[in-house]
Amino acid sequence: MQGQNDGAFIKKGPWTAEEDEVVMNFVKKYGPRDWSSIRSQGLLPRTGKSCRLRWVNKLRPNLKTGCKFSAEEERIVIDLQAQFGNKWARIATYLPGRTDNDVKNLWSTRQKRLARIMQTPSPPTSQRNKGKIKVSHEMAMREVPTTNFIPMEEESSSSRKDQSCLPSCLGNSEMFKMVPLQDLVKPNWLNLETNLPTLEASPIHMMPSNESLPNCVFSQLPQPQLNLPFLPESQELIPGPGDPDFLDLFDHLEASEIESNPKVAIGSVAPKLEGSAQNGRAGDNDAMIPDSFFDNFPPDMFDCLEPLPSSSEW
DNA sequence: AAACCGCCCAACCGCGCTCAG
DNA sequence: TCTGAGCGCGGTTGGGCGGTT
Repeated sequence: MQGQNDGAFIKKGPWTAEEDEVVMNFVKKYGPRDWSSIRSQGLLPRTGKSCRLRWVNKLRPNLKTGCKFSAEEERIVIDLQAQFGNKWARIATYLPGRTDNDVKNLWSTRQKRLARIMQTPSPPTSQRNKGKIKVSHEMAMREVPTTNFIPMEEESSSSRKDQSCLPSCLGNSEMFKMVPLQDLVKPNWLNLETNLPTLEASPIHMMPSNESLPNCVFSQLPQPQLNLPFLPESQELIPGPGDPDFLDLFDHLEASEIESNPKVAIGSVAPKLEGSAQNGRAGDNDAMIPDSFFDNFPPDMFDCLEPLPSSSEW
């Protein structure tokens, strides 16, 4: 809770309302900077680092504190994580009212969840309807389908503050163009695709072809397209098949995730993966998820989901 | 009712980057 | 050019809470 640093008392642990007040007043007066002077001025016995963290994670205006991540937000996190990697602060900039800590916590929770799902051997159906297995089922259901997001120009984020109360931060899709990853993947890229449920039923609008845009995009709302370029950094972390880091892309992609929605990371790498698929590697995915995997889910599990159009309809 | 378990989240820690002196 | 302070970021931890057994 507390410690010593250069003989000075440094408080640690939970923050009190009084301390929050001090930080708020400090920011009002000096702005969110020069955090270390909070301590040097004797305002609080906490490190500047701690004060900054408190401000960023709890005291900043327009934060969605106490508001759980919506499915859309979760989907955004999943997609952006696939694009950017564990760049939580960066991902958080796409989620109004969310902090990097929020995103990080969401992701780690999700990872644990997926890990547990994968570790848990499929029990007999009679056991699956109760207890922890029910939790696993519920968790599996929470695996949301993903799309590929093309971040808009940072300037557009200035309007995000006003969106913080939307049920989904995607309510205003000016922020993103969403790409159903089946559009990025050749129909036979992953044969599994045809077995999968999808929540994506929106009409697809193809972007004008653009060599610098590897993705087709569509927007959820019928609105003027803002054809902004794919941010270069959104791809810099995506190694190609020949890249030594290429396989790392799949480290975070548990089989269940692929199963519940193979669009997750595939979408980000699909354009570059095509080469390897054509080289006969695509079949490897079949080995990852046996057909019997679906036998272990309750038959009504996906009843609420719309069936995926057949590949001929794409 | 109590114990157990898992989830969520606030907060800390360490590392690396930036920049002023 | 070097150095140290300040800051930002990602990883990790621990406690509270709610649900289940």
